[in-house]
Amino acid sequence: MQPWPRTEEEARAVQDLLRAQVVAEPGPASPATVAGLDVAYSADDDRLAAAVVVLDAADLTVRDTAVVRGKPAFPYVPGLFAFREVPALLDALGKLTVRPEVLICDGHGLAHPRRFGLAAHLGVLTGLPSFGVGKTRLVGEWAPVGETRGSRSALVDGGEPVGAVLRTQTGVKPVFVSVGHRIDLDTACALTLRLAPRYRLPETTRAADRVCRDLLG
DNA sequence: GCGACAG
DNA sequence: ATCTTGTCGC
Repeated sequence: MQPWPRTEEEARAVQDLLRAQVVAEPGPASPATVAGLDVAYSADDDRLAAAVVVLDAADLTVRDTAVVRGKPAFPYVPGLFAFREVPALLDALGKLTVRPEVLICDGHGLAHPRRFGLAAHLGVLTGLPSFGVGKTRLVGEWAPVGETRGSRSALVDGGEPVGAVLRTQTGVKPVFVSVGHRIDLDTACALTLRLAPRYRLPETTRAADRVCRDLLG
């Protein structure tokens, strides 16, 4: 992605162009490796650190870690969030020696105004299966989610299902799971639950968050 | 015009 | 995202 958009209009045009490349398919139900991606920012919002941590999906042990420092590539604008972190995340992905089979992003995939959030964006650019696990909603409505771990409710926007509101821990606020590229929602939710045996967020996200956070502080 | 608004 | 103390609970 050489000509990085410089205006919101250009960014939206890029999304409208790339979203046509999203592939909907079953996806790996039992991947051997899964990657968590996250970015941390300095207080002044001038610098950032992006991290990718690859875990063994069987025992959640760390197989590889890559982290890079850089600057935000775009201002934060809801709906255009990916343009801010994608360059740094691609740099980090390029430093990996272990190829992850699935990318798990901190944000949304198709649960986006134009159905092309960060997870979908990274999936298309890398060609890897990807999905997003967000902490808060960007778009959509949903019916109350059951209180027990594993309960889920359809996330619907504009009359169409765009993701799931999934309870990863009983009695804890649910997360927002949405498909990005080359994977289906049920598989994404199953993987998310498998990766979150104890905490609200999947270990992939927690591991990446911790790594980029201390490379900054 | 008034909210909502991934990280 | 980040700025920030204490506090309630297991």
